[in-house]
Amino acid sequence: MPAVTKNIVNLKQLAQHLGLSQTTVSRALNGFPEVSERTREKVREAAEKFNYRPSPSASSLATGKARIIGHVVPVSEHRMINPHFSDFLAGASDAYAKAGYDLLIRAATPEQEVEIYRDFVSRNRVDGVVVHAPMVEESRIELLQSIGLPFVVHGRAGGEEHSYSWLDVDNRSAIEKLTNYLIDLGHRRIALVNGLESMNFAHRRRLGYESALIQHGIDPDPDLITSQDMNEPYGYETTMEKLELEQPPTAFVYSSILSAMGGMRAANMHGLRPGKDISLATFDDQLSFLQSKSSSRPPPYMTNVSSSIQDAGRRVGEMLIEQIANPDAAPVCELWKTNLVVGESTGRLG
Amino acid sequence: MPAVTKNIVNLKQLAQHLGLSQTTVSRALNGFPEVSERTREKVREAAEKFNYRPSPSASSLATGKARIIGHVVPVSEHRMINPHFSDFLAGASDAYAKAGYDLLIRAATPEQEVEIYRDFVSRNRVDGVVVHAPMVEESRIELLQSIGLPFVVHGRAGGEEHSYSWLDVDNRSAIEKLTNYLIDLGHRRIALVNGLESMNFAHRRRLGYESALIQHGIDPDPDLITSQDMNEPYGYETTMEKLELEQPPTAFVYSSILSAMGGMRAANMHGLRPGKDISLATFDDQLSFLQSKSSSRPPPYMTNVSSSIQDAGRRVGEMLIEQIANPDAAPVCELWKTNLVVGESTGRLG
DNA sequence: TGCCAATTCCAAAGCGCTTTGGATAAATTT
DNA sequence: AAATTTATCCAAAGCGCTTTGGAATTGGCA
Repeated sequence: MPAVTKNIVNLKQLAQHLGLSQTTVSRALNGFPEVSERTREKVREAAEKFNYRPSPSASSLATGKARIIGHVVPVSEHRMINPHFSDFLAGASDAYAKAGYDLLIRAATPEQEVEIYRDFVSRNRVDGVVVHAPMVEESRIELLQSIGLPFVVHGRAGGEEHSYSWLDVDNRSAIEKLTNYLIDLGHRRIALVNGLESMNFAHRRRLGYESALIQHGIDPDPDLITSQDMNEPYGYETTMEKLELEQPPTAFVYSSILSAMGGMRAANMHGLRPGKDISLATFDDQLSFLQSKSSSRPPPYMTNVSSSIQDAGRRVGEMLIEQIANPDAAPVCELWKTNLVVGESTGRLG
Repeated sequence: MPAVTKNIVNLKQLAQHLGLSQTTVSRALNGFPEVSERTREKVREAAEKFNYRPSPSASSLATGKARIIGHVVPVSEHRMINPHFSDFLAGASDAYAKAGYDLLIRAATPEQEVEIYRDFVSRNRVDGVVVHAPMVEESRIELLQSIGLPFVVHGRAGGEEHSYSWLDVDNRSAIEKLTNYLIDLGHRRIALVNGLESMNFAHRRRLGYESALIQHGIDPDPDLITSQDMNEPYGYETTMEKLELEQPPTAFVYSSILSAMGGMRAANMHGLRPGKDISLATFDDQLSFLQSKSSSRPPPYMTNVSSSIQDAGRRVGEMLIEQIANPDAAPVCELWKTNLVVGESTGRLG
């Protein structure tokens, strides 16, 4: 049985109708210079009229370009499809749509990931990929470089930082600022509720935290540091636990607004008023579901350093598309700074 | 310039190497019966050895199947890429991956949506689509039926319910249960913090709410009902506002855990203890970032009716794949029930 | 008017796969 | 042993597009 084509009209038919060759029609539509404006206009009109659309698989086969960007996301225990991811996607997909690209997601276990990249590239299913959540020990970057699949990293790995494109938040200085601020308020026992420190961003955040403490002559207390998937219950449980220590911390730094919300809940549970009896501060990705759309926006209720992960997604998408268009350009690296925003959840130790 | 193929080996080369025709090799790999087991095994080995992978665009062109499922998501003011969506995707992409399908997302304004479906189908970029967030006045279903693109609706539209496949939660009875429970606790002034009622699910939830009230001889008070995008600040602001009414509600029903969290924050702000001074209950999609992974899971702190949106995504994905494999089968419709779980956030009016 | 270059167009050859319609060799039956 | 199946395999024709390498037409200039 021949393939069933659902489309109304293909290039051949359109060309036939116009009394032109397929070549000319194709060139007219793709903006090549060797076709006169008059015929180009005619072709455009006919294409419009017959609702002609080129077949992606056919043009992909002919050009070797898929006009698709791939995202491979782990489906392991440490799920990556979470609110951070969806906000990132919202930004990225917007950039893709503007450039005429589609976004493709494939779920995979970490072991499958290498295989998938090979699969992507060997038959050009996608023109490029976004590397999410780089680890401290990261192997994907080398792999992608060696197989020649364009990519942009959201975050950074260690090592050769200028051999590939990435966009990262200055995690270290962000958390350092937050910690310094708490120290300035008189706090000495400050807990860090961090993300998984096998991840590069969390590792850097810890360095920032420790650096602030050490600068002020405070010894980091391992009992006050935890490292896990960033979700609400983690923030709740950890905060509850730490508050029951013999010498409980007087301030908490959270690596994510999600766990910070859990921390809030724990503080309420203990009858502690944030900003008075206890101080809570967090890194904030400006997740959209927490953003007020009304103009009469309430003041930020939590002290934070923030950076829009949605904007990051958009920019990463743009960078990747530029790179695909211009493969020989030098890598682009962007390090985004954050600002400290003082809210109502922190106060002087007293 | 001819297309640059990055793959190591194509079908022709593989066949040449094996001393077989492309036909035989293709059939061997695709499990056709007219090839002997011995040669099939040989072909498999060689394919493995040379790391052969069929080109998706080529096979898509030849078969008319893309092995891709499309999701078109609005990028309007009322963004659809939110935590609910990402959890749904997590489930769906898992189902797709298991069946060898990829997931494609295209961001679009509502006006573009029709155009995109036509685009999808006319050149089979995708084999089917998931319809998200059906409205009360829904036009996509008829469109998709008329152009013959397989689809499954997450939710339902009104009208002909058995002419297409869908999976929905019994929104009406869910909210009815919740409201009834609050009434049984003695509450009479119960606020509904609903989603956008132009959406079908929110419309149904409102019906459930009103039905419970009316059954108990309570007149729904329009002042106690709001309808907006479900996010945290909405829950906060609405709850704050309602609490300042002359006759404030004694209980709140939220359409989403996100706004319920905002409600919690507002209650705390007012110094009201949930479960004592005020009752809060919510519909809960079991968003993964709120789920505790530890076994020592705390009791649910909010009274709720719940249904896993991730499971829904998985099931919708499965249904769609089945439908694509078997286009002439009857539509599949699933209505998922919810259970009332009593938590600590509700109490007898006292 | 004749010649050369620029303009405008086209036929045909892929891209890598699937599938049709046989052909050939092996096994079975008469 | 000849005739008929049956099991294997193959050449070639698409799928719908892009792109190469010319060919035909037009315009400018001497």
